[in-house]
Amino acid sequence: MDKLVNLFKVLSDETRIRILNLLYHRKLCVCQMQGILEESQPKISKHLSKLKDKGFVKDERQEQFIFYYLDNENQMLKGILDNIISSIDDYSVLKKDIERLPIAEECINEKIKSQNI
Amino acid sequence: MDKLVNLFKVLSDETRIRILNLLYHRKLCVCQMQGILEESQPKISKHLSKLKDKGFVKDERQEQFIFYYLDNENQMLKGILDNIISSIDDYSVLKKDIERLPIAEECINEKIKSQNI
DNA sequence: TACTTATATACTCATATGAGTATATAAGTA
DNA sequence: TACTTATATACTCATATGAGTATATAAGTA
Repeated sequence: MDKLVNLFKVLSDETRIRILNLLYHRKLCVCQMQGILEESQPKISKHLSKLKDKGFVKDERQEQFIFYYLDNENQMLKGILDNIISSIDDYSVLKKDIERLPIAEECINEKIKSQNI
Repeated sequence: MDKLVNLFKVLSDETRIRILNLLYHRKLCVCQMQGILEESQPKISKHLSKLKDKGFVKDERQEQFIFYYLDNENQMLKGILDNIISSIDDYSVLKKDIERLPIAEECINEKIKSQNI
Protein backbone atom coordinates (compact mmCIF):
# COMPACT_ATOMS: atom_id res chain seq x y z
CA MET A 1 0.00 0.00 0.00
CA ASP A 2 2.85 2.38 0.86
CA LYS A 3 4.50 1.43 -2.39
CA LEU A 4 1.35 2.38 -4.25
CA VAL A 5 1.09 5.74 -2.49
CA ASN A 6 4.78 6.34 -3.18
CA LEU A 7 4.26 5.71 -6.86
CA PHE A 8 1.54 8.34 -7.01
CA LYS A 9 3.64 10.77 -5.00
CA VAL A 10 6.45 10.34 -7.47
CA LEU A 11 4.04 11.03 -10.32
CA SER A 12 2.66 14.14 -8.57
CA ASP A 13 5.23 16.43 -10.11
CA GLU A 14 5.37 17.70 -13.66
CA THR A 15 9.15 17.56 -13.94
CA ARG A 16 9.25 13.95 -12.84
CA ILE A 17 6.52 13.00 -15.29
CA ARG A 18 8.53 14.70 -18.02
CA ILE A 19 11.63 12.77 -17.03
CA LEU A 20 9.79 9.46 -16.95
CA ASN A 21 8.27 10.23 -20.32
CA LEU A 22 11.76 10.73 -21.77
CA LEU A 23 13.21 7.64 -20.12
CA TYR A 24 10.30 5.61 -21.40
CA HIS A 25 11.74 6.19 -24.85
CA ARG A 26 15.45 5.91 -24.19
CA LYS A 27 18.30 5.94 -21.76
CA LEU A 28 19.63 9.46 -21.11
CA CYS A 29 22.25 11.21 -19.03
CA VAL A 30 21.58 14.25 -16.85
CA CYS A 31 23.01 16.78 -19.27
CA GLN A 32 20.88 15.44 -22.09
CA MET A 33 17.74 15.86 -20.00
CA GLN A 34 18.92 19.36 -19.12
CA GLY A 35 19.11 20.17 -22.83
CA ILE A 36 15.74 18.68 -23.67
CA LEU A 37 13.74 19.87 -20.68
CA GLU A 38 15.54 23.20 -20.30
CA GLU A 39 15.64 22.85 -16.55
CA SER A 40 18.58 23.39 -14.20
CA GLN A 41 21.04 20.63 -13.45
CA PRO A 42 20.33 20.45 -9.69
CA LYS A 43 16.61 20.36 -10.32
CA ILE A 44 16.93 17.42 -12.66
CA SER A 45 19.46 15.65 -10.47
CA LYS A 46 17.27 15.97 -7.40
CA HIS A 47 14.26 14.56 -9.16
CA LEU A 48 16.31 11.71 -10.57
CA SER A 49 17.61 11.05 -7.11
CA LYS A 50 14.08 10.72 -5.80
CA LEU A 51 13.07 8.47 -8.70
CA LYS A 52 16.09 6.28 -8.06
CA ASP A 53 15.48 6.25 -4.35
CA LYS A 54 11.94 4.98 -4.77
CA GLY A 55 13.13 2.37 -7.24
CA PHE A 56 11.61 3.65 -10.46
CA VAL A 57 14.83 4.31 -12.36
CA LYS A 58 18.34 2.93 -12.31
CA ASP A 59 21.61 4.52 -13.38
CA GLU A 60 24.85 3.42 -14.93
CA ARG A 61 28.07 5.27 -15.65
CA GLN A 62 29.49 5.36 -19.16
CA GLU A 63 32.77 7.25 -19.19
CA GLN A 64 32.11 10.76 -17.93
CA PHE A 65 28.33 10.53 -18.07
CA ILE A 66 25.80 8.84 -15.82
CA PHE A 67 22.91 7.40 -17.77
CA TYR A 68 19.48 6.83 -16.31
CA TYR A 69 16.92 4.34 -17.48
CA LEU A 70 13.53 3.07 -16.39
CA ASP A 71 13.35 0.12 -14.08
CA ASN A 72 10.52 -1.72 -15.74
CA GLU A 73 9.76 -3.98 -12.80
CA ASN A 74 6.81 -1.89 -11.69
CA GLN A 75 3.71 -3.07 -13.49
CA MET A 76 1.56 -0.17 -12.29
CA LEU A 77 4.06 2.47 -13.42
CA LYS A 78 4.44 0.71 -16.76
CA GLY A 79 0.69 0.70 -17.23
CA ILE A 80 0.33 4.37 -16.39
CA LEU A 81 3.15 5.41 -18.70
CA ASP A 82 1.69 3.29 -21.50
CA ASN A 83 -1.59 5.06 -20.95
CA ILE A 84 -0.02 8.52 -20.98
CA ILE A 85 2.05 7.87 -24.05
CA SER A 86 -0.85 6.42 -25.98
CA SER A 87 -2.67 9.72 -25.38
CA ILE A 88 0.40 11.87 -25.85
CA ASP A 89 -1.58 14.39 -27.90
CA ASP A 90 -3.43 15.37 -24.73
CA TYR A 91 -0.17 16.41 -23.08
CA SER A 92 1.49 19.03 -25.25
CA VAL A 93 4.44 19.48 -22.92
CA LEU A 94 5.28 15.79 -23.07
CA LYS A 95 4.77 15.70 -26.80
CA LYS A 96 7.15 18.58 -27.33
CA ASP A 97 9.73 16.93 -25.08
CA ILE A 98 9.63 13.83 -27.24
CA GLU A 99 10.04 15.90 -30.36
CA ARG A 100 13.13 17.38 -28.78
CA LEU A 101 14.62 13.98 -27.99
CA PRO A 102 17.02 14.11 -30.98
CA ILE A 103 18.77 17.04 -29.28
CA ALA A 104 20.22 14.45 -26.93
CA GLU A 105 23.05 13.68 -29.32
CA GLU A 106 24.10 17.29 -29.66
CA CYS A 107 24.17 17.73 -25.90
CA ILE A 108 26.77 15.05 -25.60
CA ASN A 109 28.67 15.70 -28.81
CA GLU A 110 29.27 19.34 -27.96
CA LYS A 111 30.75 18.37 -24.64
CA ILE A 112 33.00 15.75 -26.14
CA LYS A 113 34.07 18.06 -28.96
CA SER A 114 35.06 20.89 -26.61
CA GLN A 115 37.21 18.50 -24.69
CA ASN A 116 39.16 17.57 -27.82
CA ILE A 117 40.07 21.13 -28.78
CA MET B 1 -0.97 18.21 -17.93
CA ASP B 2 -2.19 19.90 -14.76
CA LYS B 3 -5.15 17.58 -14.75
CA LEU B 4 -2.80 14.61 -14.90
CA VAL B 5 -0.67 15.92 -12.05
CA ASN B 6 -3.83 16.62 -10.04
CA LEU B 7 -5.00 13.07 -10.53
CA PHE B 8 -1.76 11.73 -9.11
CA LYS B 9 -1.88 14.20 -6.24
CA VAL B 10 -5.35 12.99 -5.39
CA LEU B 11 -4.11 9.41 -5.41
CA SER B 12 -1.13 10.29 -3.19
CA ASP B 13 -3.04 9.69 0.01
CA GLU B 14 -3.99 6.37 1.51
CA THR B 15 -7.37 7.53 2.81
CA ARG B 16 -8.38 8.83 -0.60
CA ILE B 17 -7.33 5.61 -2.28
CA ARG B 18 -9.42 3.72 0.27
CA ILE B 19 -12.42 5.94 -0.46
CA LEU B 20 -12.05 5.55 -4.21
CA ASN B 21 -11.74 1.80 -3.78
CA LEU B 22 -15.06 1.74 -1.92
CA LEU B 23 -16.82 4.03 -4.38
CA TYR B 24 -15.58 1.89 -7.23
CA HIS B 25 -17.87 -0.81 -5.89
CA ARG B 26 -20.88 1.23 -4.82
CA LYS B 27 -22.40 4.55 -3.93
CA LEU B 28 -21.97 5.41 -0.24
CA CYS B 29 -22.77 8.20 2.19
CA VAL B 30 -20.25 9.74 4.56
CA CYS B 31 -21.44 7.87 7.64
CA GLN B 32 -21.15 4.55 5.82
CA MET B 33 -17.57 5.28 4.89
CA GLN B 34 -16.94 6.28 8.49
CA GLY B 35 -18.18 2.89 9.60
CA ILE B 36 -16.20 0.94 7.06
CA LEU B 37 -12.94 2.86 7.18
CA GLU B 38 -13.08 3.66 10.89
CA GLU B 39 -11.89 7.18 10.31
CA SER B 40 -13.30 10.42 11.72
CA GLN B 41 -16.14 12.23 9.99
CA PRO B 42 -14.22 15.46 9.27
CA LYS B 43 -11.32 13.49 7.88
CA ILE B 44 -13.56 11.65 5.45
CA SER B 45 -15.55 14.74 4.57
CA LYS B 46 -12.43 16.73 3.81
CA HIS B 47 -11.04 14.07 1.53
CA LEU B 48 -14.38 13.73 -0.23
CA SER B 49 -14.45 17.46 -0.64
CA LYS B 50 -11.07 17.37 -2.35
CA LEU B 51 -12.13 14.48 -4.57
CA LYS B 52 -15.29 16.34 -5.55
CA ASP B 53 -13.39 19.55 -6.10
CA LYS B 54 -11.01 17.91 -8.53
CA GLY B 55 -13.91 16.26 -10.32
CA PHE B 56 -13.34 12.64 -9.44
CA VAL B 57 -16.54 12.03 -7.50
CA LYS B 58 -20.03 13.52 -7.45
CA ASP B 59 -22.61 13.63 -4.70
CA GLU B 60 -26.35 13.47 -4.40
CA ARG B 61 -28.67 13.89 -1.44
CA GLN B 62 -31.16 11.19 -0.55
CA GLU B 63 -33.23 12.28 2.41
CA GLN B 64 -30.90 12.99 5.31
CA PHE B 65 -27.83 11.42 3.71
CA ILE B 66 -25.48 12.64 1.03
CA PHE B 67 -24.27 9.87 -1.21
CA TYR B 68 -21.03 9.97 -3.11
CA TYR B 69 -20.22 8.09 -6.26
CA LEU B 70 -17.39 7.91 -8.78
CA ASP B 71 -17.49 10.18 -11.77
CA ASN B 72 -16.38 7.72 -14.38
CA GLU B 73 -15.49 10.30 -17.00
CA ASN B 74 -11.80 10.09 -16.23
CA GLN B 75 -10.27 7.32 -18.33
CA MET B 76 -6.93 7.43 -16.55
CA LEU B 77 -8.47 7.15 -13.08
CA LYS B 78 -10.71 4.33 -14.28
CA GLY B 79 -7.68 2.48 -15.65
CA ILE B 80 -5.70 2.89 -12.47
CA LEU B 81 -8.56 1.72 -10.26
CA ASP B 82 -9.15 -1.26 -12.54
CA ASN B 83 -5.50 -2.10 -12.17
CA ILE B 84 -5.55 -1.77 -8.39
CA ILE B 85 -8.71 -3.80 -7.98
CA SER B 86 -7.50 -6.56 -10.23
CA SER B 87 -4.50 -6.94 -7.91
CA ILE B 88 -6.47 -6.36 -4.74
CA ASP B 89 -4.63 -9.18 -2.98
CA ASP B 90 -1.52 -7.01 -3.01
CA TYR B 91 -3.28 -4.35 -0.97
CA SER B 92 -4.52 -5.90 2.24
CA VAL B 93 -6.00 -2.67 3.58
CA LEU B 94 -8.15 -2.24 0.48
CA LYS B 95 -9.13 -5.88 0.50
CA LYS B 96 -10.29 -5.67 4.09
CA ASP B 97 -12.27 -2.51 3.33
CA ILE B 98 -14.13 -4.33 0.60
CA GLU B 99 -14.87 -7.20 2.93
CA ARG B 100 -16.37 -4.69 5.31
CA LEU B 101 -18.60 -3.17 2.64
CA PRO B 102 -21.72 -5.04 3.88
CA ILE B 103 -21.47 -3.02 7.11
CA ALA B 104 -22.79 -0.11 5.06
CA GLU B 105 -26.39 -1.21 5.58
CA GLU B 106 -26.05 -1.38 9.34
CA CYS B 107 -24.54 2.11 9.48
CA ILE B 108 -27.65 3.54 7.93
CA ASN B 109 -30.22 1.25 9.49
CA GLU B 110 -29.06 2.01 13.01
CA LYS B 111 -29.43 5.71 12.39
CA ILE B 112 -32.89 5.33 10.93
CA LYS B 113 -33.99 2.97 13.67
CA SER B 114 -32.93 5.31 16.48
CA GLN B 115 -34.93 8.09 14.89
CA ASN B 116 -38.09 6.00 15.02
CA ILE B 117 -37.96 5.22 18.71
C1' DT C 1 -40.73 28.19 13.35
C1' DA C 2 -37.64 25.48 16.68
C1' DC C 3 -34.98 21.16 16.90
C1' DT C 4 -32.23 17.42 15.27
C1' DT C 5 -28.75 15.42 12.69
C1' DA C 6 -25.63 14.50 8.65
C1' DT C 7 -22.12 16.76 6.67
C1' DA C 8 -18.98 20.80 5.68
C1' DT C 9 -15.73 24.05 7.01
C1' DA C 10 -12.53 27.24 9.72
C1' DC C 11 -8.62 27.28 12.48
C1' DT C 12 -4.23 25.69 14.12
C1' DC C 13 -0.30 22.98 14.05
C1' DA C 14 3.28 19.79 12.42
C1' DT C 15 5.38 17.98 8.52
C1' DA C 16 6.43 17.36 3.52
C1' DT C 17 7.76 19.18 -0.76
C1' DG C 18 9.99 21.85 -4.43
C1' DA C 19 13.01 25.50 -6.03
C1' DG C 20 17.33 28.13 -6.06
C1' DT C 21 22.11 28.76 -4.85
C1' DA C 22 26.39 27.30 -3.49
C1' DT C 23 29.39 23.72 -2.91
C1' DA C 24 30.94 18.75 -2.52
C1' DT C 25 32.10 14.55 -4.79
C1' DA C 26 33.85 11.17 -7.92
C1' DA C 27 35.76 9.63 -12.00
C1' DG C 28 38.38 10.66 -15.95
C1' DT C 29 42.66 12.96 -18.08
C1' DA C 30 47.19 15.27 -18.18
C1' DT D 1 49.18 13.55 -8.15
C1' DA D 2 46.74 17.98 -9.78
C1' DC D 3 42.95 19.45 -12.78
C1' DT D 4 38.61 19.20 -15.12
C1' DT D 5 33.94 18.21 -15.45
C1' DA D 6 29.45 15.71 -14.78
C1' DT D 7 26.58 15.01 -11.23
C1' DA D 8 25.05 14.99 -6.25
C1' DT D 9 23.99 17.19 -2.13
C1' DA D 10 23.47 20.66 1.81
C1' DC D 11 21.17 24.67 3.09
C1' DT D 12 17.44 27.94 3.11
C1' DC D 13 13.07 29.54 2.07
C1' DA D 14 8.24 29.58 0.57
C1' DT D 15 4.32 26.88 -0.02
C1' DA D 16 1.35 22.68 0.20
C1' DT D 17 -0.68 19.09 2.73
C1' DG D 18 -2.95 16.35 6.33
C1' DA D 19 -4.78 15.75 10.95
C1' DG D 20 -7.49 17.16 14.99
C1' DT D 21 -10.85 20.03 17.24
C1' DA D 22 -14.53 22.99 17.37
C1' DT D 23 -18.19 24.90 15.08
C1' DA D 24 -21.20 26.18 11.02
C1' DT D 25 -24.59 24.82 7.75
C1' DA D 26 -28.48 22.83 5.51
C1' DA D 27 -32.20 19.88 5.11
C1' DG D 28 -35.54 17.14 7.31
C1' DT D 29 -39.09 16.63 11.20
C1' DA D 30 -42.16 18.05 14.99
